[in-house]
Amino acid sequence: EQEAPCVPEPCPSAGGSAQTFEWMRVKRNPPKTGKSSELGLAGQPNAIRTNFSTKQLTELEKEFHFNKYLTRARRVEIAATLELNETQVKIWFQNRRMKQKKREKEGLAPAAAPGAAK
Amino acid sequence: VMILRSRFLDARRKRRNFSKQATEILNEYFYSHLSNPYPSEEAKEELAKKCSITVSQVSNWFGNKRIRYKKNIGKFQEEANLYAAKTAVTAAHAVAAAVQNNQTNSP
DNA sequence: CTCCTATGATTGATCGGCCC
DNA sequence: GGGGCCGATCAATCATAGGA
Repeated sequence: EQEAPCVPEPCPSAGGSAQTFEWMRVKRNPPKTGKSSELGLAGQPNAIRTNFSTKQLTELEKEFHFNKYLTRARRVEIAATLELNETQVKIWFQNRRMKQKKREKEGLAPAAAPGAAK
Repeated sequence: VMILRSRFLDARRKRRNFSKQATEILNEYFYSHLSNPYPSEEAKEELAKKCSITVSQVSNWFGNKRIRYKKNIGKFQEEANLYAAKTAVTAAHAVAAAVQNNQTNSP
């Protein structure tokens, strides 16, 4: 358990305290999910996290219960109905599947339930 | 706006802080791996066991810790030094033991 | 009891890999 | 050459716990 290629650039700092490692500089690109107002030109992406409405989430959840995976056609249909991008719908399903998997794994071995009976 | 907090009734509502020692263990790992604080799945399982929490909680903890740490490195300086010193002692012991071992065999 | 900060969890979206 | 999926992670936010 020992990596080696790390620290491509330790950074200055003479003091002797924490340096700035690469992971601290990681910056994620802003969401390309521009939508409602596709600005004029210069493609200024919205760069904001979309807040799904309760209605949208309800529909997505309902669809998920029906099918864990989407077909292209279904995706287009849902995206249109809920006024979302196909990408957003696709991503939602991916995240939903991961969530499901996580739940299954966790809810399947809480074994140690201190003070179970109370 | 009224498109409200549809998320109400989340599990977040019944959050419990981790025990003092669990946090201690997590911080020790974090600061002793500050150059790359990304525990492997196995490491997470081990930490989870030692802290009596789930692997997901360990993941959440590291995720939050990394983001918050880099967001304001200065704020964690003290904490960083504290744990750095602590692990330094452990490392020193390990080195001392290694030296002892090597003295009797030099390739 | 009232702020205000620390902290665990959730989640839309990104990143790198892999497969087809 | 691209699209979808997976696994991990990010980043912003939520809601609460805890301290002054």
